[in-house]
Amino acid sequence: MKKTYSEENYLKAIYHISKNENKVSLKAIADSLENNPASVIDMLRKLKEKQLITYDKTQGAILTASGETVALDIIRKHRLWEVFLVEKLHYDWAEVHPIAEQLEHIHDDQLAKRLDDFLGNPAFDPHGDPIPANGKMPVYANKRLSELEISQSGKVGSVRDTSTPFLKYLKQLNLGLGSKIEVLDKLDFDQSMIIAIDGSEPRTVSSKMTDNILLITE
Amino acid sequence: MKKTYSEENYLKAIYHISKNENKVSLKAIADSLENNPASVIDMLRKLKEKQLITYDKTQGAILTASGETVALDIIRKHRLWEVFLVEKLHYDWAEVHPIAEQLEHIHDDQLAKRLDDFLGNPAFDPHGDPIPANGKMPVYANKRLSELEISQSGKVGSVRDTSTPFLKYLKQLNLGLGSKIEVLDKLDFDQSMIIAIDGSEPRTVSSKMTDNILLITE
DNA sequence: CTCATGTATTAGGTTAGACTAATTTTGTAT
DNA sequence: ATACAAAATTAGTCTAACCTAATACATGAG
Repeated sequence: MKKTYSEENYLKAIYHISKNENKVSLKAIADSLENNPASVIDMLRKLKEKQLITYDKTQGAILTASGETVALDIIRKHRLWEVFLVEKLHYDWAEVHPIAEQLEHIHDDQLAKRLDDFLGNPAFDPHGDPIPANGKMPVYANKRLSELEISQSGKVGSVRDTSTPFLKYLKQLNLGLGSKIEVLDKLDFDQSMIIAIDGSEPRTVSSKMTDNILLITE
Repeated sequence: MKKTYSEENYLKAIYHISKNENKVSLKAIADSLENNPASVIDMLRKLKEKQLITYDKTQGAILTASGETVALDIIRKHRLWEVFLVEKLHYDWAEVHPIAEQLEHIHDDQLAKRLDDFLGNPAFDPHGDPIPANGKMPVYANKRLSELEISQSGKVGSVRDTSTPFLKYLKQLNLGLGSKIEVLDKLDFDQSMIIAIDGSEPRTVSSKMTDNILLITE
């Protein structure tokens, strides 16, 4: 079934929001697309009818399997085109986003594959974000905890410091590979953070600690 | 001023029609875009208001200077993308048109230039059509007279047979470089043509003659 | 518990770009 | 000159995707 430019953008937005928040609210979508909530609800109804998402006000929007397939396809094309623009056309990585926003909507059965091959099957786009393939977003421990903003979250993918004291400290925090960390607050003066580990009560951790935790955020 | 996808397609269609017919009628545009004449007239009004064309029913649609600039820009991008798709992504030349129809509408100030450089500043697209540059369509003697259909026309750009008898024959016909030839009729059984040279009275010419005249049709 | 505030929803309107179904104009053949 | 067909035009409709303004609901602070 053919998707419109606009439908594709909604699906993409829902995908991205769902990676940073546990609920994809109407308002979050409206903010992200800079559309009016009244417009958003219309589109959500339409996407629901097409079985690309489920939606109700308490659960928020959730991509169905086919909705996620579409979203990942668009994100894949976006990131491949960004690689093209930077590697082949020598754009600065900061300029390419708005162009890729247009290019990602070009429809052709073979295009993504051919572009991917031409570019040498890159794993990351110029911003370091992984490029989806085979309908899945590759999972990497790609972000230091210290890079997260307040209210963002991720799963522990690896640690950079493997010294015994550090690992003991982590154990004491009840933190291991796969633990979910949510950033509740950041203290500006020393970059320490207040975090929740697997939803438990808040803990304060130093910047030395947050620099050494690598998270899976996609 | 920003142009919509649809406006750009109308301007492109008007440009192409104007190269093959002496009047760009409403009906011709409607046929070319496979739109309803009622839709076309609305758009022509809009393009007229934006001063991209002039239009009245007797003259038909005529691109203004700025309208032609837009049309040539779109055609340039279309043809550059076709080169990219064939040369870099190894598409067959027959498959690329519908993809280029989408790519031609990507807006970015630097994109055409960068793509052009990346492709090595090609002069022709994979179909042999010239790629506009500097706001102008390059002029080449690119079509044999024998390839024209009835009612099409072109200007003589060069001749393939430069033997004295042939050139004498041309002189006798009052035909030289720059002469305008219009095809009035084609005879199926021996491919001979009835043509008007610079609007004078019809002459019948053989396929041997029409195969050796190269015309400028763009 | 209640009320203020934020979030969700409804109702109705706008614009671009298409459509169908008349109607008018134009050009052409007899 | 007439009459017919083709082309142009008008009037009114439709859909997608947006909007504003008003209303309903939910939730957390006092």
